[in-house]
Amino acid sequence: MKMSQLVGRRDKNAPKEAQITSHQFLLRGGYARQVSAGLFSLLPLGLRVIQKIEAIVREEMNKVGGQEVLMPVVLPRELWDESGRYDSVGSELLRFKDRAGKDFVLGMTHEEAAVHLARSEIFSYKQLPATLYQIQTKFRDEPRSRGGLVRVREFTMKDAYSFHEKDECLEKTYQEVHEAYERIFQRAGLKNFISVASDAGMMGGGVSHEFMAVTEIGEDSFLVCDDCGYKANREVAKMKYPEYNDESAELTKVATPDTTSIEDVAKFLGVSEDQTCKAVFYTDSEGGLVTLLMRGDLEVCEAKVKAVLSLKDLQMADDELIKKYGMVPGYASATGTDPSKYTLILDDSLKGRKNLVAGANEDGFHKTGFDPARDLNEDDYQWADLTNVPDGSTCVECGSTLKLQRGVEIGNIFQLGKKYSESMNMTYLDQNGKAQIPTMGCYGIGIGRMMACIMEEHNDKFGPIWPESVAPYQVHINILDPKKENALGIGLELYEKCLKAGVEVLVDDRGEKTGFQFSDADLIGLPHRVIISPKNLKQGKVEYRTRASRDSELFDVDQAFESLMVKLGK
RNA sequence: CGGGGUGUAGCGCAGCUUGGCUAGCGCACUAGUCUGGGGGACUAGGGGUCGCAGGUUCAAAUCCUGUCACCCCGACCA
Repeated sequence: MKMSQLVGRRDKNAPKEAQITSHQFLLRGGYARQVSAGLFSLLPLGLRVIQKIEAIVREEMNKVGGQEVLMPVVLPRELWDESGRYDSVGSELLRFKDRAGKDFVLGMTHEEAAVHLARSEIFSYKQLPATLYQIQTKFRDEPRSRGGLVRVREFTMKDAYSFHEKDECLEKTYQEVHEAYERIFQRAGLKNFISVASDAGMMGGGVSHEFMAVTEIGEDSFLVCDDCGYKANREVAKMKYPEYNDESAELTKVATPDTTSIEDVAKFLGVSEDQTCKAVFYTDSEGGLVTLLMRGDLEVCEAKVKAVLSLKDLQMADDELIKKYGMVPGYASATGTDPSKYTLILDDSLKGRKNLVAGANEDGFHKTGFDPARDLNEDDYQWADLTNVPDGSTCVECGSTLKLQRGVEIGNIFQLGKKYSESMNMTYLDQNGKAQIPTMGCYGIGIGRMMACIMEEHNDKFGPIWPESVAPYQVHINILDPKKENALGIGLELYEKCLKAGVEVLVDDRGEKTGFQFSDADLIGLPHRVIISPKNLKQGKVEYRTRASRDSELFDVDQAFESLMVKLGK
């Protein structure tokens, strides 16, 4: 490709809405343009990177037996009614009508479509297991897109669906895909990624893992134990609680004026925050009160609470509701109330604690000596894990220290089970001629997110440094001062030779000033660069550089192509 | 959806407080000359409904009201 013809402008400054590195270089380098919130057009350079990533994904999915298909983006409501998700999924599912008034959705994931396809093609155990995948546009009406390609509404995803007779077979495929994912991310140049145990969320089903690109800009949090390898998304992570050996004490009312926060109470009474018990209030689906008690220094993990309560949406209870059950916001606790009238759940962090500071349900007063097991009737409450695991907590597996890290979810895998095959009535005949419901797995990779994460991991202050496996082109030829010493002719000749040899090459034939060309080349970030300049041509040389190291060496002009091929490993 | 912020040329910005001549600067873009190893110089140009709508006023980029878009934090999120 000739730079003089390449569509996509490079820019010295990033628009101010671009805050993170990958977003800035995406715009500055002419890879993508935003059309609206969460909607991007890809320019030629950006599309080439995406296609490189897709090619790697295809190869690896094919290797584990995947068969590529293509399902529609627009799906009829009926399919989503069959699975029940038309109603159960929230407003991130875009629903609309066609001219006849028929209901449709934009596919945000394709379990329904995959089962629809599979149930019309697979009738026998002899056809199982089977894995179908596609690389297709998804649309999710995210309430808030952000970070360039990190979180968008319309995006390209590789999604795969596997069908099995037995759970063991599903587990085997699951493991194979897990390994394929590791190869995919490695081949695409990502170094810093891990898979963590995760919450299945709206997908339903059992075992699932998320692949996280570990990066500061990540919006997901997870905990990692360097010693034993424990890794879990913050939404499912567990910790080992410290032994407190509290000394039992009588429940005693103390005056604690103007101390509605845990921090204030702890300070006022001269105890640490983990010696307090905090109450948090939500409403259940019928509008009833849910009271959660937990150690004062911990924070609620709403994902865990939702899982415990089997609720899709959580709403904080308002003060009126809390007061209705005899509790006083700011000084609330379960003591002195009737928990049989509302839902009371105690966080595991309170197990074995005998001497805590809790609210007295009276303005300006707390109680010391709170012992949940002693002071509450055990029929009135249940225990559960409700809180976020803080950085530095103790690993449940090995007792070592957990580290809290941030990451971007670039892939995930689920053992779905029969949730979709059953609800959508997919059956096959087993060896005994008996109808059976297959068990399923599903496996996703965010292609655009991968591109953003690769950029986040591979860049310097001048631009991205593409790994060879995903670079839009392999070679960048700069022609400095093209009119002298036949620089233009020699540069274009090298360019033509590369084209003939099937090497992906970009040549800067614009005659721009050196610095201008180099800055553009850095923003395009191709791994190999050849610089044709009159200065070196006079000595019969051309210069070769890599984008990453900036080390340079000289090639003889008449051996330039051959020397370059050596560098390319061809 | 809650909190905060920003809308003036493709991008970055000034002007707005205190209304007033033709709306300005840098980069980018066009033509030309010079220049030629890290965004070079000079000359001459093109490009704007000042986000949109309404209002106040002799006069609005500037003041008022409304509205839309985008960004950031949170909520939410296979």
